[in-house]
Amino acid sequence: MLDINLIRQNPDYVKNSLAKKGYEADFTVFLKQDGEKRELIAEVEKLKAQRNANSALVPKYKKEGKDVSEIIASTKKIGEEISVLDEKIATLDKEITNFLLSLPNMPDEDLLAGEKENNKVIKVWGEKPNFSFKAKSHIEICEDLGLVDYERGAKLAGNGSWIYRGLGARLEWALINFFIDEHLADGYEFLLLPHMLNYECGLGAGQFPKFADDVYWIDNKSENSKFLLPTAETALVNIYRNEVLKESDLPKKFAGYTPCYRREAGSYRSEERGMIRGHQFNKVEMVQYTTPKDSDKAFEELVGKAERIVQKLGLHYQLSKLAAGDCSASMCRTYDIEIWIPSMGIYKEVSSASNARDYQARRNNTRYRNEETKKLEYVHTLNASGLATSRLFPALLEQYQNEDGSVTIPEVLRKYMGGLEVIR
RNA sequence: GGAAAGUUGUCGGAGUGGUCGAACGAGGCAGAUUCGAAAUCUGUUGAGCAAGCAAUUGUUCCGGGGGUUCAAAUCCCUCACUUUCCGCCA
Repeated sequence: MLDINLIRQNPDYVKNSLAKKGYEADFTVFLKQDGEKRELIAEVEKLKAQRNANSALVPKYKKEGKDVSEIIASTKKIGEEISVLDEKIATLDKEITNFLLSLPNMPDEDLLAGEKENNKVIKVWGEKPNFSFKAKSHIEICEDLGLVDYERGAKLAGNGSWIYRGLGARLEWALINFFIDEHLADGYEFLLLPHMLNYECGLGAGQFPKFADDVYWIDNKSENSKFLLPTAETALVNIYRNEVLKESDLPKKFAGYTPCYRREAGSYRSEERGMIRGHQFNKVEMVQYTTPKDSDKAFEELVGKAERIVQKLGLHYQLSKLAAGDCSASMCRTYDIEIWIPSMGIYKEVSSASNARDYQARRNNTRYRNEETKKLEYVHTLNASGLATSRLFPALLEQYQNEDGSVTIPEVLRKYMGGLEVIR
């Protein structure tokens, strides 16, 4: 949620900023409603003051033995006027709130406007492997080595589902363990979270109301139902909803492992075979809660951590700074780590690091007390995948494949696989 | 799944229609005392919204929503959650 005062004071600034995301904002109705609402509030509060004063007279008059029927009758009339105004205010307020909830976050000043095509590669690490043999795709490797059973996964749950088997399952589990150990070493608190969340979580994270159809609902979609989380971020940024944190407790650093459940309705493309885009994939997610002044630093830290993991795995990747329009609705800025998948000939996102600044905190009312000013302020929330396995796993198999069809296991993962060096 | 009891400020915990934004205690903050600290004493201490340059004023909030009433923390309805007991179960 954006700061309502900012829109009141400088609607054109906000409008231009959102335009960089390709979002066309029109504040004329909003500003009119907001002004109307404030006028009505002033009016109704006067009446309420009158009612309160009158009501206080009733017991006083009774004590004095005076007749109270007249004052009760006139106050009742005031009460009726109040209900009418209150109802108008509530209607306006609902429309205003819904409008505010529908607005995306404003991109940082330094972002380029536009979509994907304006993303900028700001770093390349490692090199594309140069195979002296005919390299296989990860799908072939998985099938040949029995790591992943796509057919039976589809049998169990349809397209976009698969079964990790044997060493494939162990490799997947090794990756997750490796990630978690990295985060523990950096002082992050490790969390295992509920996978079924209530509506407020989606609203607080900024996924709802707009993207409520992109998730799986347990019962029928309603405000009392629960949905399967599309990312651990949805849970992590809601932990302190409606709470006030101490400044001395910040930053808070979390790493949570969950599968991510996504409908991905209509987004499957034939080149995304295998596990590139599934309805369930594993991810370790990092989230930080910081003060506003520390959030830029935290962002750099998160990007650095995600990069380091890929580097330790020895995988070739590039780091992209996303254009405003490619950042998700909740975010001010996003850097993607994109990993080279030889068979596809493209780089695919394995981590997305973002700064939401106070956008999510405003939505879910997470504040901290500023020790200097003693005032309550919204925290900043940041998140970064650390990492998602579903693109890493294919990239790893393909980049580490050998001519004889075997796959070398990266050094850092071996201790999680009983010292195994090669899958064959 | 069945039954009961709860949900009050930073925390514990009173309050069953008006004098309650809320007793009392703890904690926090400021001051006194002290070389300093502890202990003790004194004072102070919630948030949102509206108006105002501000001081301030008004208003709302006692789990969420709705209702009754001149007036609701208090009465009624409803939803959510928590705890305990029983049943079932990994």
